Amino acid sequence: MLDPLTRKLEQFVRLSVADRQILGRAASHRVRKFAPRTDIIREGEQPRDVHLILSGWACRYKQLEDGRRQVVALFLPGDVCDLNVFILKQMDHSIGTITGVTVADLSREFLEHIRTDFPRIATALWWETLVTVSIQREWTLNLGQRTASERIAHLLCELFVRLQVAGLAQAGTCEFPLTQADLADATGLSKVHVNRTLQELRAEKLIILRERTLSILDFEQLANVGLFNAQYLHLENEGHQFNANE
Amino acid sequence: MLDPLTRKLEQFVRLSVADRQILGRAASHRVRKFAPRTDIIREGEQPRDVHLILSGWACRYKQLEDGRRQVVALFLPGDVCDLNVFILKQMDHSIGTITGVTVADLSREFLEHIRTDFPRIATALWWETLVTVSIQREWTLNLGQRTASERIAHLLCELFVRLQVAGLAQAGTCEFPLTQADLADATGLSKVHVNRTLQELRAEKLIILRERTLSILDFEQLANVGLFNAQYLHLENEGHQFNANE
DNA sequence: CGAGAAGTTGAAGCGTGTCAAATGCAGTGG
DNA sequence: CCACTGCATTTGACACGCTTCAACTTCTCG
Repeated sequence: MLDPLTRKLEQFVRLSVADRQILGRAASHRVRKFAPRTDIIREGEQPRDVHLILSGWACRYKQLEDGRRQVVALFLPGDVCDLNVFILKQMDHSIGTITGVTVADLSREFLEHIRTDFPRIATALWWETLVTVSIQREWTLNLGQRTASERIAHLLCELFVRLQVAGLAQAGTCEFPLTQADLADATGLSKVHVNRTLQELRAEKLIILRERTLSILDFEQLANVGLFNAQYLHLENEGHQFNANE
Repeated sequence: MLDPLTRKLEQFVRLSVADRQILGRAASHRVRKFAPRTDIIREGEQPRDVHLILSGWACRYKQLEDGRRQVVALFLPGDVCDLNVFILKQMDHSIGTITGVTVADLSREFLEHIRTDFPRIATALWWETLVTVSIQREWTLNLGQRTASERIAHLLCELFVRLQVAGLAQAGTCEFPLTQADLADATGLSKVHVNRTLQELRAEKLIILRERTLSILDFEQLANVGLFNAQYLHLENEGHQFNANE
């Protein structure tokens, strides 16, 4: 049973046995647990470690003074939070949990060790941050141009694909702990309108969503509705020239 | 007269004479010119070099199949386009010019040279990509939560500050080559509504914008309208621990 | 001087937000 | 086991910010 980070990085490049071992060690060394709906780190604080999500869902969010809140990214198991840690003085956003979350803290020294002795992993981590940025751009497009139903359909498609890659979806079904309020904060819509839009998608027999479980009944059709094209997730083994030969 | 990249990086860390020299050389080595409203690279193409904007304005944009277009980032002189170049196989967006633009192409080898022999510059470039990502997050917030006048006020504040840092603004005034259509694509609004919103800002005596020139009459007030807080631009010499001692 | 691009204006419609209340659901303690 | 509590979801009515369409004006530049 692969840990989700290893699984994800292998979308980019084939790792060696030694690579997998060190990743496994990273994921079991300094582990912390967070309750649902708590902050891992807050805007303005100084970041210390890089956070690797081992289990649970979390999000990056920003808030305006008057309370309006935007979720700017969602973190799933296998996602890495902040490779920026060692350069920036202040967090310009917060990271909070959605569910209970277990996190592995990766120290600066550990990452330095990776960089010098495990260049294949270093490259793969670099890829993962580039994908994160690409997702951020796609979200910008999502908020700027798509209608409500397109936005939600798109987000559901993205999350489903990412969960598949992490090994957390089977046969069109996955856990889905986001509330409608979370979806509203992530899509820039009101709670009420998210509710109505979900009802539309259900009425069109595209999804079933209840009891924190999402089933996608017709992925292709949902992707059409959301104008979803997975290319921006860069999952096609784009790093194969760095493959380990094992 | 400093080139805009050096000027920008010095917001983060004090560079040495040798640092400045090599940056100056990078900015004069392989230089290309692009006409206004042309593409530097298109979605789907394979990226080759890193692009450093020497003069002019450009943008990153994404398009949906039906033609809807979102500008997801604006590039000003001193901005670096794609440090991702060497890892990703395909561009997931396009880069196009707004004005005429001169670009310096930085080769993979040159950047490798920087990384090994000029670690201070390498760190500063790393910082600049982190700021770029931070801006992307702020744009996500902008599109998701702010109203039309807030969005436009915020964008104007951001661009003005970035131009100041690049040495391209004096006394509350700067060149501003964006058309209202460009502003619409960047803010996710319609052209017509951008027009009316600009009229509001003018009526409130916050800006003058005509003949491709922007004057900000009351920056503080404009920042209030746009809920603008420059912290996300990370301009406070956050890398001073890496300063050259000269 | 002419032509196309950019900016401006008005009127009408619609997608989404807001407000308020009701319903459903899960966990807690008596 | 049930009443109680609080959160998540659902529903309806209404308001409004923004879009759309279409025409007109003003700039820009060859």
